[in-house]
Amino acid sequence: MTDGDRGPDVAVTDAPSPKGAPTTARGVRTRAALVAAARTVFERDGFLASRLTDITAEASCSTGTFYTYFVSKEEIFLAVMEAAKDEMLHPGVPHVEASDDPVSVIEASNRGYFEAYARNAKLMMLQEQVATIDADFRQRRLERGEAFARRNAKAISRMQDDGLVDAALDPIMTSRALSGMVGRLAYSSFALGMQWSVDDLVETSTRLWANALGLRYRDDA
Amino acid sequence: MTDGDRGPDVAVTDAPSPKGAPTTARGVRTRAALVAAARTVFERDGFLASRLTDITAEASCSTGTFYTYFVSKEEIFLAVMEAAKDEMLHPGVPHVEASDDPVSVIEASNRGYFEAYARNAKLMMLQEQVATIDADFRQRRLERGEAFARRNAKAISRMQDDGLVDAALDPIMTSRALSGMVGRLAYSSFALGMQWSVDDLVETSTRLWANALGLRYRDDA
Amino acid sequence: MTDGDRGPDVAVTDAPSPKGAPTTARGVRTRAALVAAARTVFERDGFLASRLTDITAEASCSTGTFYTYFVSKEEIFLAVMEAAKDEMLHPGVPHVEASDDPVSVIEASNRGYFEAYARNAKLMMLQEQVATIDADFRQRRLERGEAFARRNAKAISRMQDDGLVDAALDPIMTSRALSGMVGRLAYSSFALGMQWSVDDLVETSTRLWANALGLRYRDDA
Amino acid sequence: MTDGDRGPDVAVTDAPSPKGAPTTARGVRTRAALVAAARTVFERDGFLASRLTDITAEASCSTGTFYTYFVSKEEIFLAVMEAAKDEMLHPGVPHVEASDDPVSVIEASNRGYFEAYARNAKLMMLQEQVATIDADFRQRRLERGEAFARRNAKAISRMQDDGLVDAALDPIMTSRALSGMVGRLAYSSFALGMQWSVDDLVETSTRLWANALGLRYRDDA
DNA sequence: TATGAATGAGCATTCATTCAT
DNA sequence: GATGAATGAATGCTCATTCAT
Repeated sequence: MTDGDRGPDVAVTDAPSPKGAPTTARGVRTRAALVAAARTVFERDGFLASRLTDITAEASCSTGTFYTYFVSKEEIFLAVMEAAKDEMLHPGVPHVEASDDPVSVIEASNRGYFEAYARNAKLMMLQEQVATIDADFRQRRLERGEAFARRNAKAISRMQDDGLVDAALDPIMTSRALSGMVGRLAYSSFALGMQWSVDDLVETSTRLWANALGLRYRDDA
Repeated sequence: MTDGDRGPDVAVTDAPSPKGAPTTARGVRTRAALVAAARTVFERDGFLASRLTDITAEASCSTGTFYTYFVSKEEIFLAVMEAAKDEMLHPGVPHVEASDDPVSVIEASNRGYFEAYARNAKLMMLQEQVATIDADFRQRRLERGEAFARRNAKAISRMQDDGLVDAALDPIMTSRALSGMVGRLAYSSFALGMQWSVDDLVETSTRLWANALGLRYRDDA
Repeated sequence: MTDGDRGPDVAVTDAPSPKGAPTTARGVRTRAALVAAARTVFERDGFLASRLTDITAEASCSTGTFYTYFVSKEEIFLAVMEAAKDEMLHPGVPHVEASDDPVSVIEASNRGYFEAYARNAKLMMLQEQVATIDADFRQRRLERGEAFARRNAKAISRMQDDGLVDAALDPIMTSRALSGMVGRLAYSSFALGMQWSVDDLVETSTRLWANALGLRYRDDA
Repeated sequence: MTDGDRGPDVAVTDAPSPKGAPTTARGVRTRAALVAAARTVFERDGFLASRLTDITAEASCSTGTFYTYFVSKEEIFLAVMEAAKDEMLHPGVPHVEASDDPVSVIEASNRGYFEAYARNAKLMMLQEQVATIDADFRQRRLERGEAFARRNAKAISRMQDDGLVDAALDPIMTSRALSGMVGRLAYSSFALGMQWSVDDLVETSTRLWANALGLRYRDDA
């Protein structure tokens, strides 16, 4: 399901390759070709069904070359994710911080998330698949989600102090729950094929989020 | 991730075995032993890592016998789920129906769900794994979730008509979102190892759910 | 060289196969075919150059069948040695025990050893090769040699007590040294291709052994 | 064990590199670095397990550079042995020549051998390993042993003529047998880990040698 | 029904060797 | 001379599936 427990907002590993980065320009090119090929193959066949030889064939290089840059399928998968990181963050997801209207911030955040998700739906499904298969990957994702959840929890806490948010809610669990809700919605929509528009997703999820926190929703009188 | 989008409440396949049920008493016993062994092995090693020979070994029968009752690993997995269905529904999750207090109903439902989840966490993780691997299983789960979501959506709709729930919410998407939220929470807690108590989970999720819908939360004056 | 440090006399492992022995008659036949094939292939190509597929081809079975009975090339090698054990002991190597004439006993023992060696020269060379490659095998051989050396040392000790043997010699080191001498001679002769007759080998080694211990050599007046 | 049949005394190949010696100073340095690295890696991992890339990595040079100086792993191994030749001979092993006391000469020779062996045990084991693997190397060693054995046999012959040594012994086989005995003892002690002191080894092997030949042992009245 | 031996396609992985820069 | 990326043949090993007994 989406990334870890994050829901809106994305952050991906930056673990360095165990096999040192290529020195020469040619090496850089080859490695990049492999990563690109891997993304293509993974998205087409899924992580499990993808064979290393499919990837090297797609990258037009020999089997051995794969092992010049990567140790395993898991590892090149991480590299694919790493390469997609910027792409997935691009939409500019503002963190929930001081601002005129908290609901607008949440809405913008959600919109950014859904749009990024739509653009990278295949990759997001892949993440889900790998997370259920690979405990390391799952752990890594969990930790990234942790960081994000804490940031969000802090924002919720602040709004509770300001009397804007239901004081009875546990900030961290609430953060997890609402992120999870949005993440799950995106997954259902783009990965499972539920046919919802981004606008509707944004509208409903933002309203639910705002209601849940006890924020006054923008358009309501 | 729970199954599909269900969140609270569980429903499992009832697809009949392609290999007709065993006729003799011995056959019934052998088949049952295989299903029990499969559950043990799947929970221990995960679906992917489990080999058919592990299952037959655990069931103390020969490799060939497996094929007397099942066509594939996928099929025996379905049988495991089928066998666990009752067990997982047991805690008595009342559907959201007419009653004095909607929030109490939601709370009871959530509690039932979290408790069932806790008891069957390994199996729930397995479901997640298989869903990301097997398109058929994913589809099946989606459909079951669909039915459940529609029932829930109907209840929400009714409450909107009665002026109890925020009328601006799309019932079906809301149903999905809130179920997803609870499902995700359970997954984080029992599968990923977040250390939350069932009471806290019930409390927070129920409050968020009630707030999100616009219901007045029980204890609040 | 030769086996462990034994020199005359042979004793081979009786470690049971980690993969349980076959249950059916067919299984027993197949396993035996594999062991026989392995001996043929090992003797023909050497341990290192032998590929598992060469062995299964020679045994007329599929690759997978190999793994029904053995875990690795090392393991089937042990089985080959085990199967050859009787064959190699056959010549009746009497232990050095009380008897009329110690020198005759030594001579008979040496003759038995050289004859067995000649019959199984290829296998003996294989043992050498594997011992330099595989630490486990080396250790195993060392331990078997240890037991044999102690037996021999005891006999030497007894003869020292009886005033038959040079009392200044350390029994255990002497046992090792003389066994090693004979083993090395056999290796040079049959494995390295030194062209010596068994009679000459027996004559010289026995005389050296007797002289070294300080025994009076039979034929000398 | 030990090298060929040599026992005491050591002599190593002086085959010239097929790839002509380096011309530039840098070349000389690189080649030397490779040989040193090879020794380190061979001693650490054994000949078989050592990969060319391990050696170049240890020598801090590129893979390609290896082929500037060597044709194969076998070839660099010979170079390592060549480089170690002096080191292994160093202890000054006097050949068995005219002298006051034959036993003293044998003793000095044995001591020199055991001490050299102890210093270069890893290399000696390597030699064993390679000899069982590489027929060329085995042959080369055999020939060197041959030369040494003949020298020794001549000395034995002379002593037989002088009535100092048992005339019934075949000089060449005796030479091989006794050298083999000492070589095997050294191997057991330093390569297999038998815990014997050099003094004890020298004492016992010299006494056995002297007895075997029929020489009167120094200390005996 | 039950058995368990036999099958073999399928895939990952290694590493000596080459060669363009 | 030195570099290190690229190569790809060679091989080990797994495991779902079949089938004779």
